[in-house]
Amino acid sequence: MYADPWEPPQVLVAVDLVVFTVRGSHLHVVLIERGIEPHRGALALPGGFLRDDAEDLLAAAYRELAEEAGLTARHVHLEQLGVYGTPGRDSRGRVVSVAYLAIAPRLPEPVADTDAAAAGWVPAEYALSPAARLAFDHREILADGVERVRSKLEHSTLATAFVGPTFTVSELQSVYEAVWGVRLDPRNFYRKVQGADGFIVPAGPARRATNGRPARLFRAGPSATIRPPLTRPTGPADQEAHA
Amino acid sequence: MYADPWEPPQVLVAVDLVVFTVRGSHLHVVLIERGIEPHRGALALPGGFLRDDAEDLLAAAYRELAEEAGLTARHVHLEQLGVYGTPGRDSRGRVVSVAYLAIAPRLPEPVADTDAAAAGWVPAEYALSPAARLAFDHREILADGVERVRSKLEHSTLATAFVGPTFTVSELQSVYEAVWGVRLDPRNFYRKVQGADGFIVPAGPARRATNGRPARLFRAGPSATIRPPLTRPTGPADQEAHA
DNA sequence: GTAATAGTGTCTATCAGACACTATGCC
DNA sequence: GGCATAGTGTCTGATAGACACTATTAC
Repeated sequence: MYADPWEPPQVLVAVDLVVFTVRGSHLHVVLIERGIEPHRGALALPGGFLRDDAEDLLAAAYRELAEEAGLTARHVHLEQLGVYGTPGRDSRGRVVSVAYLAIAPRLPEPVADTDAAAAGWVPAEYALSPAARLAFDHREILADGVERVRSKLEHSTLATAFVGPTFTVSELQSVYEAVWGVRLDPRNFYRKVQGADGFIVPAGPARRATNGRPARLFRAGPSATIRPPLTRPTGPADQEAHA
Repeated sequence: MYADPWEPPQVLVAVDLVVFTVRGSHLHVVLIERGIEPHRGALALPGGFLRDDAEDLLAAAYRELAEEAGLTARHVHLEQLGVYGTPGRDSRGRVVSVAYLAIAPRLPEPVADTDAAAAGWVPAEYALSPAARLAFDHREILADGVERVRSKLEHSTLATAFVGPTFTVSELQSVYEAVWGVRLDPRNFYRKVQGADGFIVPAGPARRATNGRPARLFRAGPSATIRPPLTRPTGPADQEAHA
């Protein structure tokens, strides 16, 4: 390995972000309208090239999160999603893009930046529809991100990244319902979540009465995984080959 | 995005492979002994730089699989594992490595190539131990690969990639036992696997009698996922933060 | 009081794990 | 027959989903 006499090719490395949140009862993703070519005017995931040779990939992701999506690192979950490096995916040359999955709590509104004509939360379902016309291969990246987050809700505690530092069980339930696109029984959800060891832990007494009885507050627990997993309601059995 | 006036930095892109198989009753990984600097003489994952600007990442992975691990694409499962791009991880400059996870059936013995002084199947447990002294950040990549394959055995049909085109239930069981490092009850495993829709389908009548009663042969079924999942025996609850 | 949401209890069909038992090969 | 592995049946405790019921707030 690494022994060939020729000089290996140099490529450009970009970082793209799939930033999710739950608004209302739907999963939303940050899209920007591209202000420059290529794909000027099309919708795209926020992202950009590595700033310099010394910048770490994760650091670049945090930087783009702030610059392009207007989100500070506070309380934003970031994890690597995958690499997209098909030749020809970017007309400017060989670009390998490292995609990151970001989960933001409900709160903030993203803001447009220098080269992004506009930035905003778009329903993921719409963003994946043909009507949205995403730039580059961003539709594929987004689809992978949606599948990742749906899957991780089953056996990890990722859902807590969608809510604030403290939250009620029904807030957590609305995350599952939005991401999975299903309705869940509140009573069974409550028991399930309570029974999963280390998923959520009590955080102070109840408050936040809106309509009915005030709900207890919880914080994310120490576990990263849920055992046994929370299974999403069974759709038709899938027939895909493994990728 | 993509709008800054400066020229973004060019980086080298490498592809590294975590190639697993099951031999005897243990998970093995292909390691080579590096024939050149840096890390000459150390053990490393097979891999190498992108050949040219037009080479697809997956194609490069298949090429390295053949060149460095001596495995042809026939029946080898390949999927992306992650990107490793920390500055300084390679002394030759900024190198971003795309790691691929490969699963090979039991059969072949890997062969050394040009720049690899030796290649061979090494027990994964030993390769992860401090005694093995892997080059670069390959220990971390390998650890991620092990965790990935352990996890995917639970809810995907990946285990069938470890065995030949046709296999017996007990062969499949030995894959689970080797990867998870546990013993499973053959009777319950049999029922579980049979009950998972689309996991395995009958392939011809029984044969292959070695000691006792000949076992039926099966092929991999159409499903990519197992519902309900095969849960690995519970160890102590994990306490990691999600990555 | 009514309305609305939070939280608990209970029932039932199903499932995971333990393990007895039968089946079918080799010697 | 003896031995070994393949495959089936059955029992039991736990669990998922359905849903009745109680608790606590706002009005």
